[in-house]
Amino acid sequence: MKDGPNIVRIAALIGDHARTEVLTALLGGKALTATELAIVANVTKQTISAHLSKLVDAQLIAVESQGRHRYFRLADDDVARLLESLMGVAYRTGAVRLRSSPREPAMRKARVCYDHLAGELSVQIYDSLLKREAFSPGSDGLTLTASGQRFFTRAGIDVAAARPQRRSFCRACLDWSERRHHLAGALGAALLQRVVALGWAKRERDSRVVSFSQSGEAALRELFRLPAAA
Amino acid sequence: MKDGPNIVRIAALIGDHARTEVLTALLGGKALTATELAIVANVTKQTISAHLSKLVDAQLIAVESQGRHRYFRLADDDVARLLESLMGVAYRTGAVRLRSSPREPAMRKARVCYDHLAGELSVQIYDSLLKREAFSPGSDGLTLTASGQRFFTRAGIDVAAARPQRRSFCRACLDWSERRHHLAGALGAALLQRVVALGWAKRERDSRVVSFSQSGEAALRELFRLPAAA
DNA sequence: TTCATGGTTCGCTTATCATCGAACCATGAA
DNA sequence: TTCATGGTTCGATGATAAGCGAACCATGAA
Repeated sequence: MKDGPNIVRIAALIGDHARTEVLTALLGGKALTATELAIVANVTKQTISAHLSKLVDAQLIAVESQGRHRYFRLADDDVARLLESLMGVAYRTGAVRLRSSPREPAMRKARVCYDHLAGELSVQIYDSLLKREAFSPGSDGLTLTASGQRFFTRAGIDVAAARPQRRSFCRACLDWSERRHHLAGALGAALLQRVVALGWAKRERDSRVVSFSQSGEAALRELFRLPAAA
Repeated sequence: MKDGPNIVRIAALIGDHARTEVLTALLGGKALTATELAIVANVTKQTISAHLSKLVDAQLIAVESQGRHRYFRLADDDVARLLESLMGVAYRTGAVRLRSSPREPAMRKARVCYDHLAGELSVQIYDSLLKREAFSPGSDGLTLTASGQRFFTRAGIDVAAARPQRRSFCRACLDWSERRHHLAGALGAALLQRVVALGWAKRERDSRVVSFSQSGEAALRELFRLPAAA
């Protein structure tokens, strides 16, 4: 019966409060130091140190030393997608713990998923791009069509610069709160960067929430031809 | 920091040897009884009973009582996809435990993933369908194009019968051994059923392996215009 | 050098939980 | 009824591992 990759180890690592705090914090996309993560997870330095080395061993996260600091980040977007997958299942089975969180509505509207946008707005954006026929399905996720390419270029996103990365260029990521897809991959990351660079939105400190300014949201809705905000 | 769905519980459940044996066994698609699962997981009846009730509570699996038997199956294909996601990450990080398994090559070539095909052949099939432009991306996975519909109908698959289900009709599922997509959803399930009904392949007992007969594989390759077997 | 700060290692305690033996309940067959 | 079989409940045991205090190493600043 012992076929297939050994899931148990990976799942057991995620199945711990402190380590999950670490992983979800890193899902914000920023690299964080060990002490920052200790605070997030609400444990001592010793404890977080042990957790972090386990996560690194399992290649769920990666380290980079800079001076006397060690910066931790998620290993790659596969891990990010796995975490969102888990959230999807957990959400559906009612295991939500943000019920009483004041941040909940903001989280559902727009949040960072590793390096791209997630939440209600991002799903609408994805739908709009589909309507434009910006993508066609490819063997490794999505392929950008010529008209899609024109659209992104017109929106000020350097498609060519995003493309030649080793990671996948453009793919769909399942949104746990919306249970629908949104844009991920290098192109999704470029879009988020552009939105922030234009000042349309900014990332909330110490959280995955992305908050749009009123005019920024209006501009975004205009660009993607979304209905005006509720 | 406590935002988002509570992953920990779900992951902790999967992060146990016995329970993972259960889940991967059920990934074969068949519903199994408690005693069968006890054998698979190599524990006693009491132990499996405790595990199963936890999995049911968390809605990872579902039960159906029939006489004095209780049949367990995966709750839905979201759970199946989550498990394959986990395998993907586990596989990439080198935690494979089938290295010495005699079944490994067969597993990689064709296996059942919940209710549809996975493995090398399935990925080639998916690519072939893309080349035919059988799909266009939709907000909830993939949409079957008119030409795609014709193709499936010609292949003897009742597209209309598969469509009106609550579950998603047609979507891509990431293959852990190939790191590429294959066809899932109701349409993927219908394809597997058809292949088995035609006698092209049969499911190995007590395993996820799907073994094609020589003529069956040839017919499949013909249908999808795949290169002849190596 | 000296000091402060970021992280790690070691040893110990504690709590959780997987496991099983034994007894029990439920269903179906004789 | 009686018996066999499928599953559950209960209590006890044992192993794993999360957590912390204390001491330690490493880096950078004064």
